[in-house]
Amino acid sequence: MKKIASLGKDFSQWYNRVVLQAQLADYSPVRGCMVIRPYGWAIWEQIQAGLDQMIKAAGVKNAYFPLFIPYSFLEKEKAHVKGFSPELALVTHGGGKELKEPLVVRPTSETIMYRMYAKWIQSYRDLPLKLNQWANVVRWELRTYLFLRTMEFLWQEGHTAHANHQEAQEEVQRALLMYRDFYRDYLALEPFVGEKSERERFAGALQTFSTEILVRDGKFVQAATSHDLGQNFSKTFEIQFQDQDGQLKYVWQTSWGLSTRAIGALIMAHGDDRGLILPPKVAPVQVVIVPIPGKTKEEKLREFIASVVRSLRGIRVEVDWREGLRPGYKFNDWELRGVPLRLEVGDRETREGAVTIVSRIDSEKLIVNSEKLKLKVDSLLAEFQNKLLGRYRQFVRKNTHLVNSWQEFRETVEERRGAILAHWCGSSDCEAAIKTETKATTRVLPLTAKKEPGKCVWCNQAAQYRWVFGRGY
RNA sequence: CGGAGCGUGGCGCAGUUGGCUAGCGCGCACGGUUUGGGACCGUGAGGCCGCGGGUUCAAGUCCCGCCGCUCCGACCA
Repeated sequence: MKKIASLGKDFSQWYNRVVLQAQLADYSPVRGCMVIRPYGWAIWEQIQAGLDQMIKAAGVKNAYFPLFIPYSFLEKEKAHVKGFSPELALVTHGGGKELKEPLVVRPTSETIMYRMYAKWIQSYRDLPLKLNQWANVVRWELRTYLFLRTMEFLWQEGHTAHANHQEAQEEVQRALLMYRDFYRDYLALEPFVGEKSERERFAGALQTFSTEILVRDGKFVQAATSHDLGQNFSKTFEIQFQDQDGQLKYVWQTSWGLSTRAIGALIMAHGDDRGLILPPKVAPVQVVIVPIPGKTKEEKLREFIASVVRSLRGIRVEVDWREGLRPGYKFNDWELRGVPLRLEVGDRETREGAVTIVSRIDSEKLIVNSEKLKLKVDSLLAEFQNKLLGRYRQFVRKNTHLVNSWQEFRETVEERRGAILAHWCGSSDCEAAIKTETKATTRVLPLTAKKEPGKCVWCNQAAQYRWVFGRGY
C-alpha cells in the first residue's frame, strides 16, 4: 500500500487517495458516478440511522416516490425548471419506442411528490403532511468529485405541507436545527448555520437556509439545506385545502435534505496525514483489535481475545485476524480507515489480563485491565467524540477572520482562506463581483448574526450585517 | 464545454531517434523464516500497452478521431 500524500501539500490528492485507499468508494465505469464500497456504505448507514431517528421524532414519516418524473411536471414551476434544466437526465426511449413525453430522472422530487400531495390534501385536517424519502437523485454535473459532487447521489429529502406560513417557517427552522444538531452530535462538526443569499437560493424557494462546513483546506462544503417554498409549488400543483373558515387555501410548503456529501465533509474536516478520523458515533468499526503473535500459544491468544470481544458487547468491534501481515502494517491500515480506538493484544496483555488501547485522535496509549475494559472503552469513545468536536471547533475559530476592508478581504481569501466575516450590502451585483474577483461567495447570514451597521466590503454602501464568505466546493 | 496533464498486469511507474521475447517496484499465489509501528528469502501467476482508424517491412512509440481520469475555469447537494 502506498502512503497517502500529505494533507497540507496537495489536498485534493490527499482526499482522493484517502477515499480510494480506505475503500470508502471507487470510480465506476460510468462517467461521473461512483461506487460506494462496504466501508463507505457502512458510514452512510450510520448517518441514515442517526438522522432517520431524528426525522421520525419530529413526526415525519418515510415514503417513496418514483425515480421518473414527467418532464411537464418540472416545467410547471418556472424558477424550478430554470434552475434544474441544465443538469437533467432525460429518458426519451422505453421498451424500444420513443416516449410521447420524455421522463426526467429526478434531480429532486418536489414536483412528483406535490402532484400526489394535491391528491391527498383536501382539508385542514389533512395538514400538516410531513413526508421524507431516502432516495437517489441524478444531476448531470460537468465536473465531479468523489462524494462531494457526483452525477448520482444519495440523500434524504423531507417535504412538508402546512396550513399557514408561520407553521411552515417553523418547520424550516426545525429541520435546519436538526441538521445542525446532527452534525454536532454525530459527526462532531459545528457548521455555520444561516440563510443563503438570493443568488444561492434553491430554485423555487422563498428562502433557503443551509449548514456550511469549513474543511481542512479552508473551503466550505454545503452540508444540508432547508427551504421555505412558500406557496410557489402549491399554486402550480393546485395543492388546496378547505380551512376551518370554509375558505379554499393553498398550502405552505418546505423541503429539506442531507446527502452523501456529508461523508465528504466528514473526511475533509477531520482527516489528517495518516488518513481518516471517524467520530465513534458513525464509525462502522469503533474498536479494532490487533492480535500480536508472540510466545503465547495462538489458542490462548484467541481465547483471551474472544473474552475481550464478549465483554465489549454493544460496541462495534472488529478483530483483525488477517494472516501474513505484521502488526505495524495493520496499525497503519486501521489508522487510514479512521477507527477511533485500537486494542493491542499480545504476550504482555495475555499474561497480565489487560489490553493496550491506542487512540486515533492523539495516539495516546494506555493499558487497561480487561475486567474494567467495557466501562473504559465506553468512556474513551465518548471522550473521543468530544475531543474531535473540540478540536474541530478550535480549527473553525482559528480559521474565522473578521474582515473590514476590501484589501483585507482579498488578502485573507488568497492567503488564509477560511470563513470570512464581512459586511455586505445585500446587492447581487456586489456578491457577483466579489465572486469574480476572489472565487469566494456568501455562505450564509448566520442565524446568530446581530445587527451591526457597517460598510459593504465591495461597494462601501451601508450594510447591516456581517455575512460569512468563503470559497466553496 | 474551455485550458493543462495523464491513460502500459490490481496499484505506482520506466520504456531512447519506431526494431527483436514489454520491463521495474509494490501487491497477489505457493513454501519457509518472522510478527509490540508499513518483515525477509525462494518459486510463480498475471498484459487486446484506454478504444477505433491510418502511416510503415515493422507501432507501446508517429498521425487522426473518440472515450475516460486528475487539476484549473463556467455549473452545482
